[in-house]
Amino acid sequence: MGSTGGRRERLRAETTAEIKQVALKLMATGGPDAITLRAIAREMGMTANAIYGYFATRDDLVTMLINEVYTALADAVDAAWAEAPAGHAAGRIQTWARAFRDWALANPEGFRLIYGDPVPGYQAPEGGAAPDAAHRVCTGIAALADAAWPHARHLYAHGDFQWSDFDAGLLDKVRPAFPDLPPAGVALALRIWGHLHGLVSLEIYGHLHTQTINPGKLFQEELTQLVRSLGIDSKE
Amino acid sequence: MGSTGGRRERLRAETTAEIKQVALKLMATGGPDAITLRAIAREMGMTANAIYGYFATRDDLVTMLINEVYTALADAVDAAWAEAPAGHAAGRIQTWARAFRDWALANPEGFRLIYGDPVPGYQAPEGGAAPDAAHRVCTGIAALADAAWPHARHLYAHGDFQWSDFDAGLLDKVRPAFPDLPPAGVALALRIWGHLHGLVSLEIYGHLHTQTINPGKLFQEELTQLVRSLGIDSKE
DNA sequence: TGAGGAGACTATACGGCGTGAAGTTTGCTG
DNA sequence: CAGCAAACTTCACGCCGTATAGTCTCCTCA
Repeated sequence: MGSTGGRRERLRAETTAEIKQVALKLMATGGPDAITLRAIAREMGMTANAIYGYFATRDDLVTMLINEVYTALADAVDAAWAEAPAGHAAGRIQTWARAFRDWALANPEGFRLIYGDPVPGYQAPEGGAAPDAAHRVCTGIAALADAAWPHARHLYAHGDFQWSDFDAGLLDKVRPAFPDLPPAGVALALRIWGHLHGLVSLEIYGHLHTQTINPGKLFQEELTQLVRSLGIDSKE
Repeated sequence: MGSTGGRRERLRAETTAEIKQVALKLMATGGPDAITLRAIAREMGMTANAIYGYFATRDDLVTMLINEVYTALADAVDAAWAEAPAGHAAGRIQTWARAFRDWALANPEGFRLIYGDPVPGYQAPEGGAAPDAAHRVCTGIAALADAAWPHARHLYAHGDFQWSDFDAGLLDKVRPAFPDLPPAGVALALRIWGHLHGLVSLEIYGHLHTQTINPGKLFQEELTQLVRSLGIDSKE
């Protein structure tokens, strides 16, 4: 059996990485539709079929790309959250949300890959393509809700949400991280996610552009109202 | 020159309608990806090239389908709005929003067609494929905002939105219909659209499903909080 | 009435796609 | 050095959109 550091394995890992990198470059250039095995192979000086040695099918490759890109998004928003001063709940929340939108605007193709119909015939595997990264993003929003919960609880605690309403994999991450956040807080987090996703998604897909000249202003208003709706008074 | 009711024209109109109908059937069966000229032709006992007599290109056909489907959505939510009792602002708003989600759940492929990357290589014409239907939907949400504005104005009138922030085509519809709604009210309408679109979109694309067992409950909570955020007290 | 023309449709072809089967080269291992 | 497995190519199939050229049918008008 080959040792873990063998030349063969190293070359294989390098080629795998190159395939993914070329695929991401193609996506950035021509959108998710440009991710074709033949185009990747062309770019690498290979035959399309050679890629089957690394990925059983094109969908497997796309799934891996989704994981990669989704993780990059999660990293970006996590970093923004970590950098913002922990004292200011309102500022931290707005920083997180702005990082979310900024990442999407900077990587529209990646956003489409994660959240849209990614590639022509692509069919996501059961449970979604990247549940881990999705849970990471959701956990990030749960952090927003957790930070706001002391102010917001009297507004949202009324709901009749149960732990059983939510996905176990998500709760495995959220409950240990935020022991004081009740089910209603998780529901609040998911709603906030929906709000931000909706505005950004409409913008990325060009639907907002036919309504308003100024999506950024609309998003800023959203953030202002978000903080207010969380019961946080401070202007920032 | 052929008269307007000639046999030729009638046959032509019928064939055009059949193409669109078959395309919609294929979409309902196999998703937007299933809309291929060859599949349509196969279903109709024709050659794929025959369709070029009716649509210059596949994208033209898709654009027409988007218009058709988008109009169906607009009809559905308009009807829900018209049927709900005009007196109860809260009930009317919730009815509208529920109609929006119900239509999306009943026509997920249509929703994807309208709001997602529709079909493999499809490139929407400038200004979006169906600005009219989009404006109709937005006008519908503006009606929500207008109905709520007496309660909501003290919460949202502060913003510094101008008429010039919005698309002229949208304002052509909104301003005559709701003369009392200021720019801040239109911004509110777009934000509400974003909120609802986000939750429904996450649900349709399967991202919510990996977080919560019960998207309907989450949406109901959204509606409750929406009405509250509009300053409407009444439970319904 | 019969010729001309327009419109509807087919046949053929090209290049691109994902993918399966079979064959060939390369390099490690015993 | 023999053998083997991994990496890669070649060929093939059926799908796609679409361009070009040809055929058939029916309407119109002299």
